Amino acid sequence: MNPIIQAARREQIIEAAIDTVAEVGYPGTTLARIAERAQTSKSVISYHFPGKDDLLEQVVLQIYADTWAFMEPRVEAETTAAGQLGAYITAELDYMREHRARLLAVADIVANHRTADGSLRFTPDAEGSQGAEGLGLGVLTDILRRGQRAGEFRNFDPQVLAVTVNRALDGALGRWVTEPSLDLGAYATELTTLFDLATRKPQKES
Amino acid sequence: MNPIIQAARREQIIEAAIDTVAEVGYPGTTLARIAERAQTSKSVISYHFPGKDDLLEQVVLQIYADTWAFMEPRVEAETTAAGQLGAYITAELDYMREHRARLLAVADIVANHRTADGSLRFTPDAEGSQGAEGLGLGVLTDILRRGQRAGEFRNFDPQVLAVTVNRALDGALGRWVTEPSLDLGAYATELTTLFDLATRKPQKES
DNA sequence: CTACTGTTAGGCCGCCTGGTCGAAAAGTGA
DNA sequence: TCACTTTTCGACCAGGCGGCCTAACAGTAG
Repeated sequence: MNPIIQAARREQIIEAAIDTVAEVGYPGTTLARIAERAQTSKSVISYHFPGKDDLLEQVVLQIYADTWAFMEPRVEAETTAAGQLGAYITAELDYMREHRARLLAVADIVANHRTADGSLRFTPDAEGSQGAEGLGLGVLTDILRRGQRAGEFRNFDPQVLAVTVNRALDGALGRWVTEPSLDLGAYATELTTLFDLATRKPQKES
Repeated sequence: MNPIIQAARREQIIEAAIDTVAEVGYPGTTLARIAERAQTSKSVISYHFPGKDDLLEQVVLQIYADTWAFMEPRVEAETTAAGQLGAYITAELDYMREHRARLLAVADIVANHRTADGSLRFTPDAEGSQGAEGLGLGVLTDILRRGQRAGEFRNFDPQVLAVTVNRALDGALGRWVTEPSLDLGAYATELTTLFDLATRKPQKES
């Protein structure tokens, strides 16, 4: 009945689930471990969530929303498509620096979570990002398409490039995990110039 | 005693493991399912392999070796670093077209397989690719470094670019899975020009 | 045929999984 | 204080897991 306690508990459990996935990986994530980290019992999780699958889905949706809430103003602040692309890359890496476990968890869940019939529940490499707007491929593809229409960008396949940018950011996360001393700021400028060169229209007639 | 039967059985089991991982994912891969697909019993797997972990490790090592055996001559045939980079991308996508399950399985295992202490057993995003030479980041990094030394490439971080190329190829696989009609040949040329533009030295003094 | 070795099958084990249940606890309003 | 609802707890369940064991099988050499 008390919605405040409800929300707080759910938040606590979600946070525990994030840390668990980030630490032991998707296959090692069990209700018992999540409960232990949240300092409760499995039953509490079962009381607040219909099941493990739903919990992990909530984790993904919340992280998507949080991440995009952080990134959106920085992307929207840019006027050019090239600026938006750079802002997208830098913003995600900035968010990553402060929320390593979140992005680690979301990547792990998205890559592994499946429905009962065996197909992946989240397939972010397709056109429509279901559910959580932003942070799917949709936003990125839109930026790229807009840049092409505006004549800023050369003629590439926007979906290929969107997937590649997303994977590049995942790669940064992966390397950061195995090499914690990695300079994410430098990584951001590396990727920004990389994709700037890859998208920019070759200088010809004005 | 009979090494032919031994090798054949091992091969058969490894193949069944590949298909299983590719179909149901790493968390859904069990000895029972692998045995079922190989039309044997779990005991046979236990007889020929020390355990599930070792089996999956063999899967990764063999696929690494096979893939690189396919790619190496095509990469070595090129003389310029840019040519080698393009050949690397195209060759892996060509291999992918004929061996979808293999690359799917290796990606899944590498991303999820952990040692007893909880750390990832394969961490291909680091400098040294342990065990299997080729197909790690090492070869790619070498190509990029050589291109820089030869003056073909601009001054980027070779490791960042190597990780990005590898992830880009993973992204192609991911999209191909959700969209089987995807034209991998077109994807190859997209990625080749993308990374050509990203690595090429800007034209200035000769 | 016998004796032996390498291989297979299926039942079995302890363990852990996600999830449920009834009862106890904590909170709430009169 | 009381009655009532919401929340927590630990025990418990059926099922699946990786792995093991024993007995039977197939070859082969003598």
